[in-house]
Amino acid sequence: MQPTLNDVAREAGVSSITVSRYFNSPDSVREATRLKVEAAIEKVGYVRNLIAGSLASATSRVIPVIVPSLSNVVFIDVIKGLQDEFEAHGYQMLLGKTDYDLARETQLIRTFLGWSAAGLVVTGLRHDAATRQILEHWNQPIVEIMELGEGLDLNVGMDHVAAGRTMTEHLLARGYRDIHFAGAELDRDYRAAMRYTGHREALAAAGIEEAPLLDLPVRQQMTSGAQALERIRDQHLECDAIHFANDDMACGAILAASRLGIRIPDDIAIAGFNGLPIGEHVTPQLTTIISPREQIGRVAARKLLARIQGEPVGELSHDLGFTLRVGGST
Amino acid sequence: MQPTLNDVAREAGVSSITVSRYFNSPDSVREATRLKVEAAIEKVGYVRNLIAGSLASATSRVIPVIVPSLSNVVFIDVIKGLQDEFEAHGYQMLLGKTDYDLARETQLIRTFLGWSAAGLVVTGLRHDAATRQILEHWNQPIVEIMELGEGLDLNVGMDHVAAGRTMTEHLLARGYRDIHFAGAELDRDYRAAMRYTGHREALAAAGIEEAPLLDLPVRQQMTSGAQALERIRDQHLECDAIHFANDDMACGAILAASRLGIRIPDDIAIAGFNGLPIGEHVTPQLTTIISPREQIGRVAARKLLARIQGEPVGELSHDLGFTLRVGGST
DNA sequence: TCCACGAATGTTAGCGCTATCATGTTAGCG
DNA sequence: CGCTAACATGATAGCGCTAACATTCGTGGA
Repeated sequence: MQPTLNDVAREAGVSSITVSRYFNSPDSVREATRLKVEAAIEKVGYVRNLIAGSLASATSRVIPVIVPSLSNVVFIDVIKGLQDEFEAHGYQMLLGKTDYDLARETQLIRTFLGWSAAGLVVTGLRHDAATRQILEHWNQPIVEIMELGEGLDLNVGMDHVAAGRTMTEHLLARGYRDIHFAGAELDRDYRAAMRYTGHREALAAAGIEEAPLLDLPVRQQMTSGAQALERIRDQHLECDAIHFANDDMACGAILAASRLGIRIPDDIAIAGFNGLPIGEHVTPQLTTIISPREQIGRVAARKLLARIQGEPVGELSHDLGFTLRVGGST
Repeated sequence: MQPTLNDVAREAGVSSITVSRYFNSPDSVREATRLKVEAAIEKVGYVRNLIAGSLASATSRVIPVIVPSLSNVVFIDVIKGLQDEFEAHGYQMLLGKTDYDLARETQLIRTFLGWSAAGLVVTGLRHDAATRQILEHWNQPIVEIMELGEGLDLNVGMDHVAAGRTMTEHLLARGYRDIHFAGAELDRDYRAAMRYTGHREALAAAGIEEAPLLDLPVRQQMTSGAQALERIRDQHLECDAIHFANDDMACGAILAASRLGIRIPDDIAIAGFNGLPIGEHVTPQLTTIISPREQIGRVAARKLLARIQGEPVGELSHDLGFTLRVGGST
């Protein structure tokens, strides 16, 4: 079958452990030996058996990443950031998706830990009891990403309540008073619900007690943004601004507005969240909050790798902040 | 440390191989034994060590997926399709990214095969000699995705030359005669270059020998679409249609047109490729070719799993076709 | 020249599981 | 009631590698 370390060792006239050292601590083999080993590897066409190595050393260079969905750009960007860093450091990413199901998350984690993973990246701070129990007994580094708070180990993200608050404060400062919040499936997307909480806080601070909410049960985001705009225009003539849970919906609304002859921001102002490229290309440009998606991935990966390599990681919880980008839509 | 099969076996009063059988061929253990084993697993908090199992059996339920980029929605959709199918069948996806570098591809494949992977998904039919050599000697199933042709093993995709031809035939049928093709980084994105080939073929068939090409070196796709539109309008007043390499660029152009007061399709027609949701939300709606991205992932996964499980896979090469969607932009 | 010491290499055992073959156990039949 | 076949379980060895310790080698100073 496949050649093994022993085949290489025989070919090179050394012992198998020397070949192993060639791979794992190259500095500890002499130049002359290194060359013999390299020639032997080339000759027999050796490919390392990472499985055997991982079993013997009880560690692997695999890092599972668990996200709720792959349909949401947000997670894609985070994955990109993670992937870049992991790949650059010779770690491999094992990708799992929960579909927002905490039981599925437990199951995935259980399977992944069976790979003697070097660490774990998991989305969010909310887990069920079983997950929590497994992870508390697991003594490898863990990063929980996206939001901030008391976590299992490391934590990298941003403050969604503050983001919602910031946007609504901006809308209030612009003079809008009857502001609706529109999202889709907020029960699943609880980080969007956190932004709604911030939205409510800002309104309350301005003496406005009502915080009308439209929560659509639709997946396709741009379409649901268009729907939300129409719905609110029909049923709430007094509404002067819509604070959308994300840019997809907000851009869907802006594009629908131009079809429907609704003037933005004169008839109604539109705000989003995420800072996707499309927001800069619609007319008027979308006012949004730029979330540090890819950076969350990068920083999470770096902190995890630092922890794995026994280096200092700094603060356990890392707030990457956000930026308000004001466009013509508000 | 972690409890092992032996710990479970001792607790259940059976031998370790019986516990192994409980996991790997549950039908071969008696009901009463099964219950004892389940109780023991629960009691000691056993988590399977997949690494040890894979070493002993020389197979693993890991499937590496190699794509050139994670910045392109196309690959994200394909990954989604793959992930869904793999996860549903208990296989785990190991994600690698080449950045369009064939040498990097070789390196990734070498590493991944070290995981005793059950199969492999790789993007495209173009590989360097080293990759080809490794894969030809590897006797596990492989699927090459996205385009069609003579492959290493299985192959799932669509005909990009035909797609380019189809779109240009449509444009010609609509009466456009001075059609420019605009893409970005076509040297890397050689599938887009294949569509340009189809475009040229269609023009030639209509007796048009010139096929003006604008190949921008820009990454951000919507922006480069806007740039391309401006560039072509300024330098080629006679141009009456732009065939874009993808929907991002095409939509960037449509959105820019509305800012610049360019009427579409009266001043210039715009066509795209991919069938992204945004194309249906811009005004006018984008004429595009819907590529079966997620389906490529699904079918590729199913064929690979069938092959792994020794079931018939049908045709080695599977053409998933494409659909022309005519919008108001042409 | 010899010794001492650090660097380089080797020997041994075992990581936790499954393949293989061997053994025990049950049910069915004459 | 004994025999057999089918089923269920067990004993053993080994997957390919690395950790831990043991040994050898090379070099510089007395």
